[in-house]
Amino acid sequence: MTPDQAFAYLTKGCVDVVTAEGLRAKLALGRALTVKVGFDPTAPDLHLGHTVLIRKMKHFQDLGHRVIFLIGDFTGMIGDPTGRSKTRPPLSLEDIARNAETYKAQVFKILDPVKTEIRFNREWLAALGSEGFIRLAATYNVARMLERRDFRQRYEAGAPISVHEFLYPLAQAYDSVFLEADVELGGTDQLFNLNVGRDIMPAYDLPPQVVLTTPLLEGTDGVEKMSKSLGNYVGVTEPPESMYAKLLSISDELMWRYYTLLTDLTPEQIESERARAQPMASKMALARGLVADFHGADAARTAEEEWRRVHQQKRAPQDMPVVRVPAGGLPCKAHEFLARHALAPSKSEAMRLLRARAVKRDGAVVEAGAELDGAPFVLSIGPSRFFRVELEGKSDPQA
RNA sequence: GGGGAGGUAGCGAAGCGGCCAAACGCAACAGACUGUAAAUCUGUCGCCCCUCGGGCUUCGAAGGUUCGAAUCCUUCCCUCCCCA
Repeated sequence: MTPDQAFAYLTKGCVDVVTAEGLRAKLALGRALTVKVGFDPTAPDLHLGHTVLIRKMKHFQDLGHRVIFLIGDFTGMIGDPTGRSKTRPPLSLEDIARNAETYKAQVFKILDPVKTEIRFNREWLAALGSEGFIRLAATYNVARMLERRDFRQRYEAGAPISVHEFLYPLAQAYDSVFLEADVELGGTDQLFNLNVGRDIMPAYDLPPQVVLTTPLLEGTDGVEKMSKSLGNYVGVTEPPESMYAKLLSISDELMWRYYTLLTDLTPEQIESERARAQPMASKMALARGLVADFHGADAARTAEEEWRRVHQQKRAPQDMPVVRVPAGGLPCKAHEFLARHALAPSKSEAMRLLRARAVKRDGAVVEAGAELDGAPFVLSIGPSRFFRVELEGKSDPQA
């Protein structure tokens, strides 16, 4: 890879690069760069949006750089003043250790565990002492702190800002000093904190780190940011089939965004994929690749077969939730059946589904008002919800 | 402390005595279409009986006026804005 290609690869998808010249110069040093990325010690439940940053770490690993996965167990006590959560309950050491393990399980699907250094900033921040902390605080000034939007807004609004809140960016900055970071990565919301690190490093006779920020990923709806609460997310621990299906249901436009932020392909490779003008094939390749990242190639293949089976051939999936009907539960009016087994939230809703001809039994539309009988059979609701209905006590001889 | 505005279905927002289970938009769900989608079109979108249709409970809370209230009155709770 030429220096230009390396630069393009590493900055692919990034929002801020502070500064581009700085990064080029660091890359030109020809040595492995120390790349630091900080994480809260809170319990991670990662979705693809979080993996944008993690994948960026991998890109540095790919090019032979030294990547430090930093768990902010000390800074976690301070609590980043992002405004939202007012008081964060302090985590115990056991909590933090457990959370770190959970991180590993999820993050090492992408990162190379051998190449990844995991550090805890309590190691050096606890050792810093009051004197060290005061020296650290002396490297910055209030005016610059107030450049942070959150602080300025509160200051101007007369809302309180605790002095300890200023210590968070400083402590984070000191991490970079201690680790002699060449590069720090973070989400766009971290830009200020990352730059504080850059700013104070010269006071410790270190060259300023380069700051890169990764964007927030749009969710599967293509509009809102990916988030659990909006339901537009793809979780990294999600089963292969649903992961694949969700990814295939994104819009063609969004697919290229995902290509940029969720794959290791270079910008040129993505461009040539796009130039093929085979959006369906490209989307399947994307989904297959992502499923493979988290579940392995075999699972990805199986998920794809399954998807073809259900969505292209319109057949029932291999595995589907089983609805067990107690003795005497059949025959039963269809709408009542759906509501009783929680396949629809209410009988009214079930009735609507039936009227819309969305409910099928073994592939044949169930008419509104019809009765269901003669289990076992496969019941489907809409294009993607399938259930195997069985009578209690009689188990399926096949499965 | 003084003055003003407002709380309507998942969200936004109309309605301001009967034609209101409540316009409209978004989201959601379903159907059609398609290369899966997206886009588009159509339908649905409180609960219950369910075929039409019918019944029941909703419009911050509790009372009241009225043949009839989301709409009027009283009290209470909450939110926002301005002045001090």
